[in-house]
Amino acid sequence: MTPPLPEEYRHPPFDEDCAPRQLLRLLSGKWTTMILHSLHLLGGHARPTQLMRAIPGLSKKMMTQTLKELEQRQWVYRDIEQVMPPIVEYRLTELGQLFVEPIEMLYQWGIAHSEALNRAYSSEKP
Amino acid sequence: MTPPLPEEYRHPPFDEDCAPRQLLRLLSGKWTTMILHSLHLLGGHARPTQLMRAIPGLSKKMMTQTLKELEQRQWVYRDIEQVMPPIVEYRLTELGQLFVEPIEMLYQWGIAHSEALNRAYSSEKP
DNA sequence: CTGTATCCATCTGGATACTG
DNA sequence: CAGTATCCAGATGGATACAG
Repeated sequence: MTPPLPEEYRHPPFDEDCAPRQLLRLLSGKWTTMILHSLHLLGGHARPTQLMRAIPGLSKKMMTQTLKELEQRQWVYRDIEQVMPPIVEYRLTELGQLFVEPIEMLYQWGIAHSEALNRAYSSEKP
Repeated sequence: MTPPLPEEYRHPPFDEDCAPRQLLRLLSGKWTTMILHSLHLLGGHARPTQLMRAIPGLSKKMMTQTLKELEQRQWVYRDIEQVMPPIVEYRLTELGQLFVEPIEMLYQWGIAHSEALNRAYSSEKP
């Protein structure tokens, strides 16, 4: 009769590259989730100026940089009409829409627990 | 007959301090979610050495620092027995258990979509 | 309107050595 | 075993000015 494994060994340790860690990395940018969430709310597509207006505090630089990353991941598609001035629109891809799922879960939880969050927030500030 | 508001104005903008943003800030540390998730898996309490073994890559410094933050937020309670060497145990508080919820949601989503995450990961590395 | 290029302050977190 | 103190490199991101 072997004794049961210590509790801590019943679950595999967190591999450096395990799925949850990857997810956290992918969502870790300061503006990543907000941009994706906004695109989602705006029907899956938006123009840069629209995003700037929708997300207070977002700078042009960080928006461009974040969107470029998302484009490389193929989470968004950049639709450009080469006129002057150019007309650009960013669209969530199918892959992007997939990763919007966990983001929306987070946002909804946050809204549902805004009271606890506000308490946490006020005691953090000082 | 007033025309409908443009899509982007149907939803309130993201206030700097809106609940979802606060949640993201609270979970943003590199090790925060992993430590909370581990505490949860380990039954809500663990000793420092246990956590170090459970989370590859975590340094003593970052563990201590993160746990101290969590203690200040009252997400964990530090139980210390003043002997030599000291016996310390960290326990999730009720508040901490509340915030474990969204973390577990994220982790579960990550595990369920590990295939997509691995694809995303391999194309990021280069 | 959209995107680029610099410059620069700050934050993050890892390595190491040391104390009780 | 648990925690602290330094030091330091690299990432992060904001401000500003410029270009197509």
